[in-house]
This record gives sequence, structure tokens and C-alpha cells, in this order.
Amino acid sequence: MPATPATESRRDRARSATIDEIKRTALDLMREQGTTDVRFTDIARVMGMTPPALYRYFADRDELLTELIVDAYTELGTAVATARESVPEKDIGGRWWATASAYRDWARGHPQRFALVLGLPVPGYAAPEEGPTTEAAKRAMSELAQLFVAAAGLGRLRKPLVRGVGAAMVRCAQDNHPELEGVVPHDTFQAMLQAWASLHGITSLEAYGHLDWLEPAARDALFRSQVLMVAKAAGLPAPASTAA
Amino acid sequence: MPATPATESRRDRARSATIDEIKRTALDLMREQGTTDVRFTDIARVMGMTPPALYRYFADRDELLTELIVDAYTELGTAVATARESVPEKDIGGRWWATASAYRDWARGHPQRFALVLGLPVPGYAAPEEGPTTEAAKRAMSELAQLFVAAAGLGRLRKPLVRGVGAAMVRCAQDNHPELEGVVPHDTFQAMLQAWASLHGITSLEAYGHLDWLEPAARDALFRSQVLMVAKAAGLPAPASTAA
DNA sequence: TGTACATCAGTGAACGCGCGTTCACTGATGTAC
DNA sequence: TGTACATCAGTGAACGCGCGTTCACTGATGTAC
Repeated sequence: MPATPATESRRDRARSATIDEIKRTALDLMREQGTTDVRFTDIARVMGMTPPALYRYFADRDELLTELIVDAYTELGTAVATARESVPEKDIGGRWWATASAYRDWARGHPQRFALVLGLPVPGYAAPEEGPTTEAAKRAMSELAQLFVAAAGLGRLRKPLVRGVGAAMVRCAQDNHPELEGVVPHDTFQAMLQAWASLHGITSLEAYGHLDWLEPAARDALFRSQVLMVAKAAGLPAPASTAA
Repeated sequence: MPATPATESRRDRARSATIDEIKRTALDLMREQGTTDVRFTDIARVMGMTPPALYRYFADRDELLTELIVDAYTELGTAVATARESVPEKDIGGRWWATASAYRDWARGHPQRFALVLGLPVPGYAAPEEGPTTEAAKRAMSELAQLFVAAAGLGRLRKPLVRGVGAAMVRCAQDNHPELEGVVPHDTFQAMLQAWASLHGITSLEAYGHLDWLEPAARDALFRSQVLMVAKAAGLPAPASTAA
């Protein structure tokens, strides 16, 4: 009998394969239809199954949605982290550029998933308060934050224009991100939020098609200009290269 | 017989009143349900009518949606323009602050409508190419642009960090905004887009609830800091006041 | 190794619901003479 | 001013469709002895 670890039987593997297929199909349909909606009936049809079969894997539609949201946050966070780590630690500007580009690329590659996590909350889906989605969001966020913490540590971060914000902000922030306690100075956190907001603005406009009237080369240049502007405003050094 | 101008009979007035009520009801329902969706059945029920009655006023659901989108663009553009004009022409920084604040306030006041025009396109709604919605979008956009054109005219606009973008960008821009021909220099247009993107980022994050973990005062301060950062990066002077 | 039982994936029928849209109609409002 | 007709708002019934979800079931896969 070939190695079938007691912790994961053949049935278990089949099961998680099916779960993956359900999710993948759901994402395919979202992309195909350009929606953040997800219909059990459609998924089942595409998979050659009957709708009730899906209830073996998800208690209801919301449970699937929750998993998709968590996955999206995780994947976005991982994409950003991977890109950042592919650039030498000392090249802070380069890391910011890589981070921003990864954020953009992920959003363009998965506009519906991007909207799912960072757009208007989905119709009829009540996100569980303090639930797994919030946790996933925090984790993705802290991937973005890391860069700014590192920059601040090296003294490469400019103070925000309007200060004194930190007091109130960090109070809230630490309620929600206790892991940052004492680690992230007020101003660093604020600088990160502002950089993120600027990045998010151009990224979401582009991902949702509101810059389609610009030709691709112009969109690229605009994005590059925007990311460099943000870096400069935050006091980050210029990247060694903006090739990638 | 009291003044009933031949151009608008009593029936006509009743008719446009009903159209307004339909739209208003649709917006109420969108807000109530937190969706960009709109259902004829619901609207009719709230208005105490039967669904088929709505077909006297709109050919189908898409036609209503198109009007709602056009209205939203127009209202957003007007809100921005009004705020801008309420500040003395010379106080460019103040005008930018007013513009940005109006953009934010409108988005916070109508998150669903904001998503309707600037979020992920609505499920199942095919925006008519080159149609009225595109026109409305351009008009709203040019309200934002005006400020930067004026600033550039007064020599108060810094050149973007990455230049040479203008060439490609303006070529596309002029295809779509021929009214800007010769009026708006490349760099001004680019500066405007970048400022808009940054503004849009923080605004949409807040409007969709992704900054809810920050207390209101901190959100206000963050927004102010962001808007001032954008102004500084663009070379706009500091506003005389950021009270409003 | 073989047999008896338990587990679980998936089916098919059904329920209740809501949707957009059509159609023939009624009744009220406006218009022409 | 009154009457005959045209216009139009709104109704009620119906069509076809799709949705999420439940339930009792079948048949295959895994497990215990």
C-alpha cells in the first residue's frame, strides 16, 4: 500500500482537490462575468455537478465567499511580499517600486478579486465582524507596512506633512494591530497609509477600466510617475531601477 | 386656466415628477441595501405601484441605470465645481482643498453611487460605448482639471517627476477630450491625473469602509495630510485655510 | 484475506421565492371641435 | 360650453427563468474485525 499518511487519506485529498476546484471555478466565473457575484448553480454547472453537491463542501454561499476573500487578501499580501523580497534589502526605493508594481499587477490580473476585498462590500454578504476576513486583511496590510518600518528604521522616512495625527491614529491602529505595539512609530504608520492610499487610487482606477482611454504605454508611465511621486513625498530614496 | 405652458403640460409635469421619484427611490434602495444593484420590483413596491408601470418611464433596467450613472457623474462634478468656486480664485491651495473635500464628502455621502461611477462596473450592465455615460464622465473630469489648468496658467504647477509621459498621454487625452486641445499642456494634464488618483485612493478606501478601524478624527487628519501632500507634490501653494 | 458495516460524495425532485418583461385591459386626463 | 375622441398611467395575469436550499435516496469508498 503506497504512502497514504493517516493525517490525509485519499478521500481527504480528493476532498480538498474538489474544494480547490470549486474555488477556482468560482473565480473563473467571476472573471468571465466581470462580477464579484458568485452563484452556486453556475459553479455546479461548469463542474458538471448538481448544485446541492456543493453543500458537502460549503455550508452556504457566504462561507464560500468568506474563503474567497481570505484567499484574495492572502494572495495579494504574498504577491507584494515576494516582490519586495526579490529586491536587495538596502535598495529601499527599489523595494517600494517592486511592492507597488506587484500591487498593481495583482489588481490588473484579478480586478474582480481586487474589488472583492477592497471595493464596495459585496451585495448581501455580511462580513463576519472580527472574523477571518479581517484577520486576512490585517496580514496583507502588514506586508505593506513592513517596507515603511524598515525605511523608518534606517532613517529614510520623511515625517508626514500634517503631524499629531499619529496620536489618534496609533491608538486606533494598535487596537486593531496590537502586533505593531511599540514597533511602528506613529509617523511611519501614517506615511504608510498615505502611500498606500495613493497607490490604491491609481491602481483601482486602472483595474476597473477607468483609465482605458489612455494607451498602455501612457498608463505605465503615469503609474511610474505616481509611484515615484509617492516615494519622494514619503522621503524614500529613488529606486536603483524601475525595470521590473 | 392657470399658466400651463404649452411646452410643459400638467401631464408632463406629473410625468417628470414620477421619473424623479423612481430615481430617488432607486437611490434610496441602493443606500439601504448597500448595493449598486437596482431592482424594478423593489422600486415599484416602495412606490406603491406594480412593476410593469415602470416601463412607461424607462425602456428597461439598463436605461434607468444609465440615467443614474449620468446623474451621479453630473452631481459629483457639480459638487466639486461649487466647492471650488466658493473659494477666491487666487487661493489656489484653498481651491484644491475645497475640491478634494467636496469629492470626499460626496463619496462618503453616496458610497453606492460613487462605486456606481468609479468602482468595478456593474454586473450585467453594458455601458453604451461612446454614450451619455462617457460624456458625463468627461464633464465631471474636466471640473477637476480646471483647477490645475488655472494653476498652470499662474505658473504654480510643478512639472511631474517622470516627464515625457505627456506625449503619449495627451495624444490619447485629446482623442477623448478634444475640448482641451492646446489649452491644457501635457504636464498639467498629467499632474491633474496624479492628484486625482491620490485623492481617489484615500476617498474610495474611506467611502467603502476600509478605514473604519480609524476613529473619525484620525480619518479627517489622514485625509488632510494626504491632500496637502498631493498639493505639495504638484507644486500648489498651501491653502489659506483647511477649515471647511 | 474476506466480510459487514459506516462514511461520505453526489443525485434528483421539490420548495419557495424573486426577477425582468409582455400583453390585453381599464379608467382617468387632456384635446379638438 | 359641452361632447366625442385620443392619449396615456397604471393594473393584473402570465411567461420563462434562475436562484439558494432541503431532503430522502443511491452507490461508491474506506474501515473494523
